[in-house]
Amino acid sequence: MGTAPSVERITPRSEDYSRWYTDVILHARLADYSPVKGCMVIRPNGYALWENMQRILDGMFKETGHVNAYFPLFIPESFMKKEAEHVEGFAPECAVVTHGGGEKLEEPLYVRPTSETIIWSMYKKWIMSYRDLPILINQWCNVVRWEKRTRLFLRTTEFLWQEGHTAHATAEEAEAEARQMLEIYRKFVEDYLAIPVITGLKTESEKFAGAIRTYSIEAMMQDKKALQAGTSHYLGENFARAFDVKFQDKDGQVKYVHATSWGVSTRLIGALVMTHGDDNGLILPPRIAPLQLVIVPIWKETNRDVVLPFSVQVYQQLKGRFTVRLDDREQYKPGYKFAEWEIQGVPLRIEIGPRDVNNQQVTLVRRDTREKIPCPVDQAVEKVEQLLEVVQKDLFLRALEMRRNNTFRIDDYTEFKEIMEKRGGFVEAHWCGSEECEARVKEETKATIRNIPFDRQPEKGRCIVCGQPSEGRVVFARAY
RNA sequence: CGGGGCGUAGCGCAGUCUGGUUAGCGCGCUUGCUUCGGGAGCAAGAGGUCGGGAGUUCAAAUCUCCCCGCCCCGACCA
Repeated sequence: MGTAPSVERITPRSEDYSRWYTDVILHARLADYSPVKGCMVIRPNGYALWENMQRILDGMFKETGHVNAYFPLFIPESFMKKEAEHVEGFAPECAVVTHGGGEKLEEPLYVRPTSETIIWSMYKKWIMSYRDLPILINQWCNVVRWEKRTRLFLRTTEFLWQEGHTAHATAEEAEAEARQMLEIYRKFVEDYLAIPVITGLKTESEKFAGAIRTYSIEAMMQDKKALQAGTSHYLGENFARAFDVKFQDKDGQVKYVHATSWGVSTRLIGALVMTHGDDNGLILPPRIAPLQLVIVPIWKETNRDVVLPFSVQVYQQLKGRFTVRLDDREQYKPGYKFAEWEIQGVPLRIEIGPRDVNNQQVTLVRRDTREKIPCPVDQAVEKVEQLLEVVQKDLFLRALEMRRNNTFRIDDYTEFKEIMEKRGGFVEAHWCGSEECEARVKEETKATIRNIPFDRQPEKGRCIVCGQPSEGRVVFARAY
């Protein structure tokens, strides 16, 4: 009974979901706890996932005209204080540097929790005329938010993300930008991460500190809790006014610039784990998996000379078309290797033993269903390609079905509370639009309004709390 | 910031209540041989400031005090 560190027992989801989550991340070697409280080390397996996300998203940003830049980690305290709501929202969770070079600083420097302020201080220098607009800048960086309670990937003191900051001549254009970026996030998360999301508008109390409107994509995890997977904000003139960023328009008028910002973070890795993983470990969608398939040869001393060359030949066929590895390590038996690759979520495995060689075939094994599929060796490339697509699609459909089975349309508050208490999930209910009702629901059920879906049907109803008229349903859930 | 738990070999733990030989077990690691279609077997090895400090005692992993760290659960948040 071998139990290498990577293949120890994972706590089953039914026993302790939160423990399971941590176990999967540790055993799949995505991350490890660091010597610094609340921080984590992203290990090569986790970082490779992030690199894939970066590559794909970055391509999508570039296609829509965005360019990358880099702004400083440190932000003068006075900048942070310029936008009233922004200060209030972020001040409590900021790390502040008071000393440098052995001396007390004249002005403390905030470690960025987000970069609106320092970026807009620069935009002031760069924007004079409507001809300077729009500015479409993105940066990939780390940010620090001093959270009271941290969880690997979901909420750590320091995390990696991308933040887009754009400047526009008109409100309409900025609004369109914010919506466009949210749509890019939706497409990326659904098409690549195979995680279905609900796109919509955040309520006043849930929006970003300093925004006019915040949009989000919301996903359901396997424990039926919601996870905000990405956000996009229309910031209006708030930061332009705070930093005095004006331009002269075509009509000769001097106007304030309209802003947006938008971001996704390494939290997406947590979403991936909690959407697709099972009791055997991680399950990665093929389109984001750093390693799409692994070949495990199965030999005895007597037939090693037959199995291994055959495996190498299969490997040669596949490499270049897929990310593939031949696991010819001597010190582990096949069963051990199967378990290890499963924990790490590799979508497809190819087993090649003496029987396969005799039949000129390979045995394909899906990670998600663990189904074994024999395939003639000369059709391996096509079959692998096809299976990877099927797995990608099936993961999305399974997650979608999970969400459908746990989404309820409720019109009675007692029933609402019972669902939140007893089984969890998303509840679509009418809401009058008042912060009081929203706060009461949160107080009594711990559920918040995740967002007001873009695609909701107009429907006359009554607020589930106060009975006042409502024009449509919003999505309630307990959230991470 | 409140509540709970933990800190003994790389990892997981026992030993602590009731102080007493060279501080144990499982896994992993090293070497050798045999194995290999779902987490291999045998043999021989290496590996320890018992989280830190102070105290009590003939004697402390064990009792007392202080400190540090981490994890989990609640109020705030990508």
